Amino acid sequence: MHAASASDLLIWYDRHRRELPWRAQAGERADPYRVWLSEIMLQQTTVQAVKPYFAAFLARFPDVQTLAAAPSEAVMNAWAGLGYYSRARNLHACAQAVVARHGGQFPDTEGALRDLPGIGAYTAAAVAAIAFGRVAAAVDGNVERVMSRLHGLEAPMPAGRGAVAAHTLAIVPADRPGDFAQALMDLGATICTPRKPACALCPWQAPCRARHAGAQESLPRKSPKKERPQRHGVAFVVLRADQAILLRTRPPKGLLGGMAEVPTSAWSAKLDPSQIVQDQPVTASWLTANTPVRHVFTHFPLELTVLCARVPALTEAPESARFTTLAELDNEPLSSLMLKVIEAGLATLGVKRGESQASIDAKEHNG
DNA sequence: CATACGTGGCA
DNA sequence: TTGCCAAGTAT
Repeated sequence: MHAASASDLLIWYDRHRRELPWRAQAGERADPYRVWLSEIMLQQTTVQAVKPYFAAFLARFPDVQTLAAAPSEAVMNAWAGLGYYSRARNLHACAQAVVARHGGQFPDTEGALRDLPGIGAYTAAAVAAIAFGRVAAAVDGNVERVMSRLHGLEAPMPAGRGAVAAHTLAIVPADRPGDFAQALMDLGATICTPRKPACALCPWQAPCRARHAGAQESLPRKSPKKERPQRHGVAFVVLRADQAILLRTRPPKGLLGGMAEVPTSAWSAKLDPSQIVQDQPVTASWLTANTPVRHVFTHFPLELTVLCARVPALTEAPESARFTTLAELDNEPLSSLMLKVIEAGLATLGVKRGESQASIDAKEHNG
């Protein structure tokens, strides 16, 4: 058994590397803006989910100056549906910092990158290596898994991350640090997978400690997860006669920070019926949607009872809320949760999104 | 060091 | 259906 070498991995990578929209062609230097944008989007997010967002985001904000100058609502709108919205807020702040502090050029060292908003240890190393050819250990979930198995590391994550970083940094090749980082991630994503790893195809099968012990599926060890208590709430879908629905904007920080939502009650362990009347944004005759909206956040599942009502054309929005027409809804930064709620509410009211009141009237007339 | 922070796909 | 998981960061 020989030691794992970067060259064995790079030979495999040169033959099997994935083609991804944010990746440079073999042998070419990647654009730092694209590398950075993709790395932020890929945090805790699958390649498949990122692809369409990356393309749309790049078309809308082609460079760091454009992004820095954009209004925050536009950035949140472009991020809507991707999740972890503090990433979008920090992305915007980071673009502005790159323009203000670095003349519109991303800094080319791990340390300077680490000082920017939304860039932590992993992303700083990844951008430094991939975009600037710096020797750095970009330790993400893939690398934790690959290196834990390769060296038979038993320390549970994330406590064992330091040891993983040390093992990784020790074999980063000075001539191809960016390719090495991407090779490690490709290996973790396609061969050294969480379940049923394809060890027979692995360039590091010979030196792999876990494989020799038959323990590849039990590494890396992970700390036990916390329980996620169910929460309940009520959401109010208010449709005005001019086809506008009542929205408000959540506070900038915290859950779904800066995103638009329909008014809701507080989300608590038990649903208190007396809160419903108290929390209603306008006085109205409420219709309850047939089925509640269920949504699972990282740290709790949520069940929202959807109450809907039609209100007259001259109804004014209450303090800190606004009416937005259905035609303009695409411009709002609506989370996936709120899209579900709005769809359920409109369906209960007999309205399909994109369908005008005139066409509904015509349908009723014909039916 | 532990916890908050989204979403969709898959077994 | 339920639980796990995916290129982490901020506090």
